[in-house]
Amino acid sequence: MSVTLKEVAERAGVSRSAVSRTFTEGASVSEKTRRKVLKAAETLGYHPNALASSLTTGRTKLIGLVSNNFHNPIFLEVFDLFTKGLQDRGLRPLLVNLSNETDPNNSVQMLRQYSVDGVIVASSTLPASFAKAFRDAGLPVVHSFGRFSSAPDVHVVGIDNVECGRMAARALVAHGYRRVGFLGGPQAATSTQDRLSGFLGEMANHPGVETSSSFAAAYSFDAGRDEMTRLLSGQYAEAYFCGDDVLSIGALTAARMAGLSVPEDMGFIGLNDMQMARWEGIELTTIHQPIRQIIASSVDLVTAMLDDPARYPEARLFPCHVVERGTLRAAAK
Amino acid sequence: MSVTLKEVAERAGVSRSAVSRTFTEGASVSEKTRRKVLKAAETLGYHPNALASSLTTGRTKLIGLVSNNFHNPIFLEVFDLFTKGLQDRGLRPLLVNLSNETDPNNSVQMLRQYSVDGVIVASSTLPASFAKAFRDAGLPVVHSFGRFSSAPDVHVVGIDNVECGRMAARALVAHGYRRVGFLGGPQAATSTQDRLSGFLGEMANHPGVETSSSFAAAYSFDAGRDEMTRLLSGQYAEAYFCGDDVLSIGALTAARMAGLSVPEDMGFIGLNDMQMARWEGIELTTIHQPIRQIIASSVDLVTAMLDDPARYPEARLFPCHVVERGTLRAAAK
DNA sequence: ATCCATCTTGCAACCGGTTGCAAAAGATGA
DNA sequence: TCATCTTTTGCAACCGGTTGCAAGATGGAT
Repeated sequence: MSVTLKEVAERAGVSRSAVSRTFTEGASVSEKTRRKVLKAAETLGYHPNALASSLTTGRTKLIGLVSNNFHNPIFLEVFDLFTKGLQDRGLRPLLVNLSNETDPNNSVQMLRQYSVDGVIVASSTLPASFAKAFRDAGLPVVHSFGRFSSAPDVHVVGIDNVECGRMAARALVAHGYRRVGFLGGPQAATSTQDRLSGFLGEMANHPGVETSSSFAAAYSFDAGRDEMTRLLSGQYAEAYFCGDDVLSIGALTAARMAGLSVPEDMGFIGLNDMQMARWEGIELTTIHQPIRQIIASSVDLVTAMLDDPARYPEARLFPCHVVERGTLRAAAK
Repeated sequence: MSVTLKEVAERAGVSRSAVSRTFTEGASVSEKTRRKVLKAAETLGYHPNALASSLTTGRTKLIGLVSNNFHNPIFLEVFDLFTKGLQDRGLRPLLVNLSNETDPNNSVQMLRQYSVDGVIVASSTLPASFAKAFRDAGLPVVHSFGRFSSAPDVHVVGIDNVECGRMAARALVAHGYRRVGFLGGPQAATSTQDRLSGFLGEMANHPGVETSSSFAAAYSFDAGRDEMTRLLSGQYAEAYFCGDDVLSIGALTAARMAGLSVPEDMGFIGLNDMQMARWEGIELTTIHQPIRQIIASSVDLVTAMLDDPARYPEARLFPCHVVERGTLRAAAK
């Protein structure tokens, strides 16, 4: 099987402690023994067993990466960035797929059984109670893309969804639309609720503009298409702020299929600015969410919590901005 | 911190062994003590430490999930299915992002340090040597979406890419195209090479049909668009078999941007049949790759290897089929 | 050469479990 | 009731490391 500490010690003619120490940052070993040990380790092909050492050090360098969103293409970018960011710091992502799970308990237990050093909850749709369940189990948690709160239970890194709602409203008004709609993601998602409230709040300043709202069943193409199809069978607006980019693309496609041209007959503004939004043939006007920064910051934060698990929870928000592409008509002068 | 075996034992008034045994499948404990133990565990909130037990049992239930493809949306579906499949069997995916890595050694060492029970390499672009490096380190490996070989070094689960090449060629010919092209993914990818060889092999049976080939830099929208744009500036074919679906969508978009209409002026057939291929506005004709079956089978195989690590390597291939949508013109009569 | 401060080293206990073994307890039958 | 067989139990060693502590080695100053 695998080479152990003991074998290296015997081979190098030193105690097991000496071997352990040469592989421990900052431990006291003379240059002479260190060299002997390294040589023995080299010839035997020894590598320390991370799990065995975690038993005494209490550190596994394992980070639970928990998500429930495996259908929105932007999450591939998210996983890419998270895994790279964690790996770069010597941390290992233990992936937990929470799709269909309504109860955090199983995952909490599982992550505790594996003694993860921390947990990153990456989701804009999971309620705050999920992240809280991890924290209550004594696990350091960062909720990425979570709901902003001025008194958060856990660390939250993300955007100000309310402000995004306002921003979208302002953009639609500025482009001269007089009948605008909110086409949100799942109504239960905190991100949906916040964006809606910001959107309506801002629209209240524009009493001349007619405002409506509706919700798609998920942050997905199909849900966007279906909801837009439903809207098209009744009264509909001139422009929509959609829950996110895939949803927008679904809605926009439904509009085109119905013979409307975008942006002349109907305008769209999304949220996320995923890769696909840039694709020719789509060129979605959208609100850019700085996911690189959010993720880098989340990884920073979880790293910081390793040293200070009781760190006082904070909310880190990153500013968003509108990226004009081709799905809103030229701005009204 | 966490409740330990010892505390439960004391509380229940039994030995540590007794506690360990009640939490071990099939161990010998009387109903009476088991009940005492469970009660004590319950009140203390005890859950066994998976890593500590792995030390003696040699089983961690950790599976390395290794991939280098975090840019192709189909891999989100792949990760979703893998994580669910593994979780359903009580296994935990330790995600390894191999993007930009040319050397398997780091990952091999890391996965050994964490004593993973097995490794799934999920990639159609990594060379066989990667999977082999894991095997040589003594780790049970399954290479999913890997290259078929009649004498594989490691277990391979996937499709017959050569046959897919033939299938695409037959489809293009059957639709009456007389000048056809292969627009592959990265030339170094084994999947590209095999598909090309099948494609050319089949085209050899149709000497009247002009055949060309070229390669995009990656399995991505941008690469497909760029390569098609390049092709359009010179001689180009009437229809293309593209490396995969995203690549197809990129190429198809470039063609449309250049004023060609699809499928009248130019036809496309992709490979994968990802969700997006179904989207209205895309409706890509493509070769369906049964990823659910491939993944389920991969998980089965890795599970089987836990009990029999030396299991003789096999290749499992799943049949593909053409899904006709809207990017090839009506078949020639 | 002596004394003291500083490094280095090995011992042994420990992290949180598992498991072979022998003794204890229980069951069975005569 | 006793002998015998089976099941249950606890002891103690072990998995592969880490670490506090005291003893040994080293080096510098006097």
